[in-house]
Amino acid sequence: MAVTLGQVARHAGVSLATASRALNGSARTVGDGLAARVRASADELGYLPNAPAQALARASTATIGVLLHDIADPYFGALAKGATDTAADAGLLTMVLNTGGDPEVELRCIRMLHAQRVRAIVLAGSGYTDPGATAAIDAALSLYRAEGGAVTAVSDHGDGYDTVLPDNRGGAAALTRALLDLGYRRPAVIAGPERFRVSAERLAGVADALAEVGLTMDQIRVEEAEFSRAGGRGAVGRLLDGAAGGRDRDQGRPDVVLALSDVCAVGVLAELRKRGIDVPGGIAVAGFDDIPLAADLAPALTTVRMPLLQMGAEAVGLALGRQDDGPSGPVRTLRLPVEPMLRASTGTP
Amino acid sequence: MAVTLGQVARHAGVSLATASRALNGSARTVGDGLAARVRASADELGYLPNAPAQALARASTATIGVLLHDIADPYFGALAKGATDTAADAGLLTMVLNTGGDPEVELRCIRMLHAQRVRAIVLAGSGYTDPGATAAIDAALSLYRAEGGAVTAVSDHGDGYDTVLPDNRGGAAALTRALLDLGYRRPAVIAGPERFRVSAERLAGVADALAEVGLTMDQIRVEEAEFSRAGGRGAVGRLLDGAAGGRDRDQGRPDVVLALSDVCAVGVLAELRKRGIDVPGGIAVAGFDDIPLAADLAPALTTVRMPLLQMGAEAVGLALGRQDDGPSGPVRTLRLPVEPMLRASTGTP
DNA sequence: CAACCGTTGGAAAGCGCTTTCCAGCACTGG
DNA sequence: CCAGTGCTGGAAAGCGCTTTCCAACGGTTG
Repeated sequence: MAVTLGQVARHAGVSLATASRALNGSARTVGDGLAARVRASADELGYLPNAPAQALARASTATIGVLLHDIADPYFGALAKGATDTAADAGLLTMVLNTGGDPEVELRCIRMLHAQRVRAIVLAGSGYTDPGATAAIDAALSLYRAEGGAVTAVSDHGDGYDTVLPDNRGGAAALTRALLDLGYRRPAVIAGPERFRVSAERLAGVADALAEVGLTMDQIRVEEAEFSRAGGRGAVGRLLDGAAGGRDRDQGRPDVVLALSDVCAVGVLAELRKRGIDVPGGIAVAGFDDIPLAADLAPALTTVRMPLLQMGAEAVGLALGRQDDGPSGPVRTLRLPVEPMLRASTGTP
Repeated sequence: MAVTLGQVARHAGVSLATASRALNGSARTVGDGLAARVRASADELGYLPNAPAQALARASTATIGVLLHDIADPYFGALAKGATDTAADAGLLTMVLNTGGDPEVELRCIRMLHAQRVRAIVLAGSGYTDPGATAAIDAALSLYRAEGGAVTAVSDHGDGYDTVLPDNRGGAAALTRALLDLGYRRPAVIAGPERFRVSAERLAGVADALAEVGLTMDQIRVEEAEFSRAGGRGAVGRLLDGAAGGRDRDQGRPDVVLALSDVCAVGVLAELRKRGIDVPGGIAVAGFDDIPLAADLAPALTTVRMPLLQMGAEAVGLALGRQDDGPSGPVRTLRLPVEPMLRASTGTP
């Protein structure tokens, strides 16, 4: 059915080899006249190379894979945008796979991408605390790398991987410091799920800043929540209900809720609105990530700006660099600064 | 480097054919004993099938392609989520390509996906008013379909394509009607770019509803804006500046701005906030799409709910159905109802 | 018991391309 | 004038699979 290179070659009256060299790029060059004739034939017949066949013959595809929790999540959406655009600029196609943050699914996805012989795999939001999950994934990845695949991680996935590393800990510390400077003294934290490393990193940053004013994590409430709107709603609910039970209502109630991801913070805002608690008057709220709509929420969300597009782009960049360097080059870590953004949800400074 | 089927076959002491049949699914069955031996060898050696080679031999891949404007846009993000998850459930991988809404880019993307021999192409936000652009794209698509590819569109892309068709026109009419019912009488519209068909559909819906109360489109201001926050900001700026120039400030100023996409509405809200105009007190605002965060904006955005996840999922479903039906089956159009969501940005009803 | 089945395993022919290797050619320089 | 040199084009050998064929075999049937 499809037009093959062979048909183009016959139509142009040249050999298969010549047609291949003329059309699909090769070290060898083809005489001008012949090349033009081949191209003309290809156009006339509407030839489109068969990418799987090329991949087989070349032992290399023009695709990369991106693993993330959920493409509809604005955090990962921005990351994916940066990655896909950079890949497209390099002439590569991108397969996007949702893992739902489940290491088992991630493992299966890695195997699929390996089977596809993608050139590179970008891991976003990988990095689990469970050693078993990590081990299985690392094993699959090292098989993949042994065959020439490049792997890069966005945020820490472990040593040995080229990594784009936003300063989660430093950012959390800076944000916390800023909140303390604003006068908040009874912070509560909504942390990400313990199974993700990034949760601990951000929590550590909060602890760093608290320590500077003589506070410890024991003295504040920490609730865990999934990285989702619903997770944030539930967590702040537990926070408030727990607080109300304990002692005097205003005493136990935090004066600022620090949600360590913006999507959670969105849920926090929604729940507080539903309960009729003013933000920031009653309780202030801060998030983390600076997803695109953070500044447009009600009220505008104080958060930590992550350079999401850049992170996605650099992750692909690192992978492409690895292709050139070969697998034995030094592991690269690209540290990216982050910046607290103070907005209305924590009151005007 | 990589473990091949041949190695597995040798290790298990069977032929290539048997190994293939045992491992990678086939009409033919293999004796239980042999099959087990082959699977054991495959596990032991860590065999992963070479997908490009399979694709070549089978003349069919396990991938689909999704074309959209911008994966970071929440509208397309949700669509993509529905599509990728449905594809994954069917054992398919998804390539996501950003076209930026540019027909030229879209054309190149279609060719790339065709070259990849993806099973299906989902077009989201395609559908241009420029006949030239449409013709080129249709030509590329019909070549693709001639070789067995399935194409489905989300929103109208033209006849002859399986289509998931949300009721853009009806939704716009229903929303407009609702605004009129709330008492708004000087609506202004921020329409999408004329080059997209969907813009005209939604505009037509607005006209439908206006006609019911004896208004025509001539009597209201319509500004065009890109589907983006910046587009919305600019458009509402032009709207207000133009209005102020003409006549009495409150006379010329609209009482409600109907942005025909939520991302534009976000920009509208931002610009009005910056100008110190209260929403909905000074001017009410409505959007379209009901992107995930629409209800969390400041103020919560009145809009038209589109079943985005479902749309993405159904689009893939239609494509898979087409695979089974063959190219000559009847063209399917799946009409999906939409629903106005009245929220704070247009005042409490 | 011979002719005939339905099964199951293997040999081998591709799938559409890339890339080695070789042949032919027109030039150089000694 | 001929061996040597650089190019260019073509023949053919794969790349790792799937899938026809074909052969062998145990089991029916008349």
